[in-house]
Amino acid sequence: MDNTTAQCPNHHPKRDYSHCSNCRLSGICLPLALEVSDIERLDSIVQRGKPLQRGEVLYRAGDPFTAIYAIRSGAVKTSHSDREGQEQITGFHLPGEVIGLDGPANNRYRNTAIALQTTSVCAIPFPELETLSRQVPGLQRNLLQLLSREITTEQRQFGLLGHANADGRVAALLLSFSVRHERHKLSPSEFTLPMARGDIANFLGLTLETVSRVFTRLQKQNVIHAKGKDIDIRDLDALRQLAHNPEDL
Amino acid sequence: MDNTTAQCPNHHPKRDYSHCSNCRLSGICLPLALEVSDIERLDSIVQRGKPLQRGEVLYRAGDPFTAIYAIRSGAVKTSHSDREGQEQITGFHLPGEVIGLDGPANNRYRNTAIALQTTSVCAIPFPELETLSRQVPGLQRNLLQLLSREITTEQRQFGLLGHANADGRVAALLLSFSVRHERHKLSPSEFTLPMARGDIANFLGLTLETVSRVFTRLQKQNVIHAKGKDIDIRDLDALRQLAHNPEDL
DNA sequence: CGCCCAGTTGAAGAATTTCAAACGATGTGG
DNA sequence: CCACATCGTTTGAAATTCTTCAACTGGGCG
Repeated sequence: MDNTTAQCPNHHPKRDYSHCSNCRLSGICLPLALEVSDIERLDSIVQRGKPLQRGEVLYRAGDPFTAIYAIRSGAVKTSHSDREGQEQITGFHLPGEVIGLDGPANNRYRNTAIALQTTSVCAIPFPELETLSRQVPGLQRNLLQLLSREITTEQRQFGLLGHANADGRVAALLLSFSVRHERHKLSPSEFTLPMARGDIANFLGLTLETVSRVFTRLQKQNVIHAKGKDIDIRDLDALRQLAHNPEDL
Repeated sequence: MDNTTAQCPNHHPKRDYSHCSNCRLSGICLPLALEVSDIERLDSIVQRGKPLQRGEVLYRAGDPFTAIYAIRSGAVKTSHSDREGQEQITGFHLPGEVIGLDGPANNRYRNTAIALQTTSVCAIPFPELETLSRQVPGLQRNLLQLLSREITTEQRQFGLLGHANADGRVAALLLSFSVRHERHKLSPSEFTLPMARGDIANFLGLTLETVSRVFTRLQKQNVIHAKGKDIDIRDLDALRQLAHNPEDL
C-alpha cells in the first residue's frame, strides 16, 4: 500500500531517504566510502518493503538464504534455538546494522529475525550483491569487513559470557547501546531499550530475575536510573569499570 | 632451512602435500569444489612456511592483518584479552580450519594465535586472495562461506555459554572434537586433546577446578574415559544429551 | 632424589537460580 | 466506571551451582 518514500522515518516525513545516496545511515552502512556511481549501482539492487510491525518475522531459521538486511529504523532481535526448543538470542540490532550474515554459511538462515518495534529494513539480495561486489572492489571489501566485524562482535560477547558476572554483563549491554546511540548522534546517556527484561536475560545468559536485580542494584548505586525500558546513564565510568570494557563496542 | 616439502605431515614424509591440488585437506579447506585450474591459481599465492613449535605465536592481536591461515597439521588456539589483561580463548583450531578471519574487520588481527603443538599452516595473503576471488566466483563464495560459518560457530558457542551448565559445556566441547576428528576419518571416540585443562576452562567460562571435576564426574558415570588429555568417549548419546546439541558442530 | 607442573580433590563461600508472591500498568467485560 | 485478568517486572527466601582457597597427587626431568 505504501510507495517507497513511505519508509522514511516518521519524524522526517518530507525528506526522501529511499535511496542509499541520501540515506542518513550511509556513513555506517554498507555503502560506506563508496564512490557515488558505485552507490547508485548498489542502490539499484536494494529493495525496500513496507515496515514490519513489532513481533513480525523478517526471516526464520531454516529459510532459504536470499538477502541480507540493513536496518533503517526500529530494532530487531536475532535468535536461534537448539533442538530442545531452547531459544538463544544472538543479538539486538539497531539502524545502520546489517543482519542475515549467518546465511551464506549454508544458504539458509541460521537465525530467526524478529522486529522488536515497528522497523523498516533494506533488503539486499545476496546473489546480486555477490556479483556486484566482484565489479566494485570497495564493495567487496565492505562486505568482507561486515562479516569480519560480526565475527569480532560475537567474540566479544563470547568473552563477556565467559568472564563477566551479572553486573558486568548488564553493564556491557548498556554500554553497547550507549555507543551505538552515540553513533547516530543521539544521546549516549538517555535512551529506551527496545527489548524486555526477559530478552536481555536470555541474551546475557542470566535469568530474568537476576537482570531485574542488577538493574535495581545499579540504580541504588546511582550508576543508572531505569524506569522500565527507559534508561538514563548517570555514571558512565562506573559502568565501564563494571564491564571491564575492551576497546570499542 | 626447510624446503617446501618439509611441511608435509611427519607420518607421510614421502608424499608431496605442498600444493593445494594434492593436499588431503582440500575437501574441507578453502579450495573446496573449485576447478583444478582455479585451485592452481589459489595455490600460486599460498605460502607454506616452516612448522611452528608448541607455544609459538602465529600472529598477535594488534598486528597488521596480512593473511589468513589454513591449518595443515597440529592445533592452534586463538585468544584475545581485554584491557585488564584477562585472556579469553575464542577457539581451538584443527587441520583444515582457517583462522585470521577476524582480521578484515579493521585490518588488524583482533586475536592472538598460538600453536598448541607442532603445527604447520598455509598462509594465504589477503590482498591477493581478495583480487583472486574477484576473478574466481567459486572462491569468492568459499571465502564468504568461511566467514559466515565462523559467525555461526561463534553463535553456537555463545549459546552454549548462555544456556549450558558445566557438564553441558564440557560435553559440547568433547563432541565438537569428536565430529571434527571424524571429518578427518579419525576415530570420533578416541583422541587426544591438544590443550590443557586451564585452556578448556578459560574457553568454556569455567574454572580449571570445575572442568577437572566434570571430567571425573563423566568418568564415574562411564560417559567417557579420560586420562589426562587422552579421551575415550564411551557413551556418545549421553554426551549428546548433556550437550543439548543443536544440529551439526 | 627432589622439584615442578598439571591435574585432582575437599570444604567453605559466593553468586546465581529457582520457586513463590506481589506489584503496577494496561486492557476487557459486566 | 469498576472489578477482574494479564503481562512484564520486582522482590524475597531457599536451594543449587560454581568458585575460591588450600592441600595433595603423580608424572616428568634436571
